[in-house]
Amino acid sequence: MRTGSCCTSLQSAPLGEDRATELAAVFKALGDPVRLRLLSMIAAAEAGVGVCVCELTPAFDLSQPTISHHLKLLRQAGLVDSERRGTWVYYWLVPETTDKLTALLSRPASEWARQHEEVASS
Amino acid sequence: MRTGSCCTSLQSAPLGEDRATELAAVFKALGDPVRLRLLSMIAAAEAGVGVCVCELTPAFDLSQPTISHHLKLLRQAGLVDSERRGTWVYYWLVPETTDKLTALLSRPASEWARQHEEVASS
DNA sequence: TGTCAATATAGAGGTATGTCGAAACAGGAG
DNA sequence: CTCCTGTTTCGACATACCTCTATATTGACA
Repeated sequence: MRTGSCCTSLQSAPLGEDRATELAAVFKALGDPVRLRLLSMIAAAEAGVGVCVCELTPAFDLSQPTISHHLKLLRQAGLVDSERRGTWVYYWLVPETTDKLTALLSRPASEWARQHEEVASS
Repeated sequence: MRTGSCCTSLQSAPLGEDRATELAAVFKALGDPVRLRLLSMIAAAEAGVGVCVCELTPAFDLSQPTISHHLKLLRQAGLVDSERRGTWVYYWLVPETTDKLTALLSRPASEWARQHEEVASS
């Protein structure tokens, strides 16, 4: 059984400096409760439709510029993208980015099974 | 086809404040290139064996206390655990924690397929 | 017991981050 | 054209974070 795709999965590689920096930037964007909630609200929308900022802002006890700032960080991290439609701005998920993280964090099935053996026998 | 486990997946929930805070803390721990590399080195070891700190420290151009500090943060985030064996301290991965993140970031297969349709048709 | 090697903790300094209010920008409506 | 609403940008402040040096702790060994 293969261990996964070409260039990912945590334990298959020592994870070079450059790639680590790149991935850490994305994780850093997720490392804030407000941004995580924003992302979940955006991800919960129909794919490709997008969520209006005017729906996101009132869900928090934060000023509107603060929400805008967090959305900007999510966009810079490549986790979401946005577009202006008339008066409002809509945000939607970029699943390719979350997929990269999933690929990194997921263990190959063989490793996963082995780990469960180890845990069970301890 | 089921959509996954009981309480996770980004788009299925608005992701309550408490859970967001909890998960954000783990992502924050991953939001540093040094810690990501440390985690990958630890994860690359045989499951249950653990990696000696004495192997991790020389891989970086950082002082020994700095590496120790990062390892502490990884441990506090629940990503790794450690144990002293004689003179040395060994760290190993806690796969349950990375699994939680994977579950959060992974979309249910049905959503995933729908997203690919959307992308393909745009 | 005393010494040495491996890690961890404490404290400090510089930088980044989260938040705000004020102001700028963009579109729609009168 | 002018006003109004939704959104972003700017400047500032408090706090958190990364890194260091110095020191403490832990265990092995003579």
